[in-house]
Amino acid sequence: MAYDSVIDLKQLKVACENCRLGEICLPRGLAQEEMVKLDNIVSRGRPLVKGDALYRQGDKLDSFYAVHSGSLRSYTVTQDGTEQTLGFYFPGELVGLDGLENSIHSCTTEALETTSICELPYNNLQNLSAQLPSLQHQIMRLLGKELSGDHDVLLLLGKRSVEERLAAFILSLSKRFSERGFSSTEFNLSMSRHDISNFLGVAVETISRQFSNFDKDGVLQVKYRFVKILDMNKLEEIVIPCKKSSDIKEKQTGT
Amino acid sequence: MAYDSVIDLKQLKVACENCRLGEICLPRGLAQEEMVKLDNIVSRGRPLVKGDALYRQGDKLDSFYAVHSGSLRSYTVTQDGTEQTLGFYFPGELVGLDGLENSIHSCTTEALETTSICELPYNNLQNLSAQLPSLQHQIMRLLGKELSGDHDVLLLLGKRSVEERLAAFILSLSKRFSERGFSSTEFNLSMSRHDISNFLGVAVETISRQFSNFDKDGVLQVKYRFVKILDMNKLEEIVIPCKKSSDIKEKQTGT
DNA sequence: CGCCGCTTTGAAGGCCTTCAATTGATGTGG
DNA sequence: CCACATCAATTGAAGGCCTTCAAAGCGGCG
Repeated sequence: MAYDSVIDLKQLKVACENCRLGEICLPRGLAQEEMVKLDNIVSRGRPLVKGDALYRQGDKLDSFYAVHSGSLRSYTVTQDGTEQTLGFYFPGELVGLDGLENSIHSCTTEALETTSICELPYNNLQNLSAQLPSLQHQIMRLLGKELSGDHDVLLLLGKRSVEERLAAFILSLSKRFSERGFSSTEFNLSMSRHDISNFLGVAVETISRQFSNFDKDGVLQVKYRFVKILDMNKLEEIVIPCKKSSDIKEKQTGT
Repeated sequence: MAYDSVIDLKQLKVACENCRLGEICLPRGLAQEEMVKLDNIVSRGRPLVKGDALYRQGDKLDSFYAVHSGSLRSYTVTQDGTEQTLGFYFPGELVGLDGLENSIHSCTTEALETTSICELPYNNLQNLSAQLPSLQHQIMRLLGKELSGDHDVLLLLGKRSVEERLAAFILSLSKRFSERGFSSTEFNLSMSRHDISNFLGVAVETISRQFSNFDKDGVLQVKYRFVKILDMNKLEEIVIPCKKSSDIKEKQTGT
């Protein structure tokens, strides 16, 4: 799972240029010399183990974090103890952008499995990005990605059926695994049914039932955390109506 | 409604320092000389009238926009023609941050009433913010505000009742009007029931019914677009369970 | 002034939730 | 290495909240 050799020392210097995530992570599009400057402010601590919090709701915002390997879930807890899962994070994705408004994290982010993190101290990153326009652009791009991801979820939570929500969720995972060089059709879920149901705004039992329906309909095989997509087309058909009309790509055979 | 004299010329230079919105808008915390530099890149066009689009889904991202007066609604349209309202914008708020990922707007933003807009060309703003750390900080803060606003909506859409959703919505409006110097208890809604229901992920009829319930319970009076809050405490009690546990402020009398 | 669209209200139905119980996985100690 | 305890996931049944369909009331605008 780890992308390069295992690291569990205190705090280690990291070389972005040696990381195969470069192209989907922050350094994308940076020149060699710019990447060296970025490396100077990036460090990596001991990996988090399952359940460890990267930061907690109410913590001061000190750093952004890039996922190196593993995965995380971020969520907020409300006054009545209800959790709302806000998102899941995979290698190459930037975490900790919440709480930029008042420098206080508004959610907790926890490792779903053993997870390795690159830390980017916020102040250093700000200073550096003032010098490197392309870095500033990358930060804005990743902030935009976060925003647009939230909008996609709003779209789902607005008025979509459980079938559509779960199909969209599975396809999102599939796409992200694929972008990282893993299989787009077979993968293990690092999150529980509870996490999925909570994220998608439905009951756990409803998710379980929908998985069974997909299984029964031959769309996918699912056994606990293992998912195997059997009919990708059908899955994509299900989510078509939920897609933004501006996302029309190829596949337009008719008018 | 307009904050200073009426302006409907082609494209006019704007002086942020003369705008009473300064404190809630982008220039907050900027020194006099910095504000002058910001003024150089800000311009204001003819006001939008109700229904006019500031930009459309699929448009290239050229500028950020600050609301000067009036209000807007942003929404995406899906493949099956469904709309999802993503948010409402009031004076001092920054609009157009969507589509930062790929420089293409992922939603449409329309004026709900006659609305005056300050335009901030994206490239100029980027260049200027590289020179002015406090401006960069403001931009990040407003991006964070947008993100955190989306998270609040996710919280509502996740598992909250109609009563909680509508109460939270009304309180959000009340707070924003109050911050802008208007009454926190009496105001006119610039958006339709359809817009509200769509934003909150329920049917129009359900919103209408909930308004009637609030009216019947003496929480507020509502007549078409006019709302008068009668029992602010009750409204706040309703939303307490939906609030983030980290948002505990005063009002804690017990343990 | 009259039409059209927004809002309200009523009634029936559906999708999802909740409650309950079983089955299957995970992990620890004997 | 297996037994048992614990937790996660599945499945069934009943009920509820919200949706959908339908129609009437009310305002705004030409």
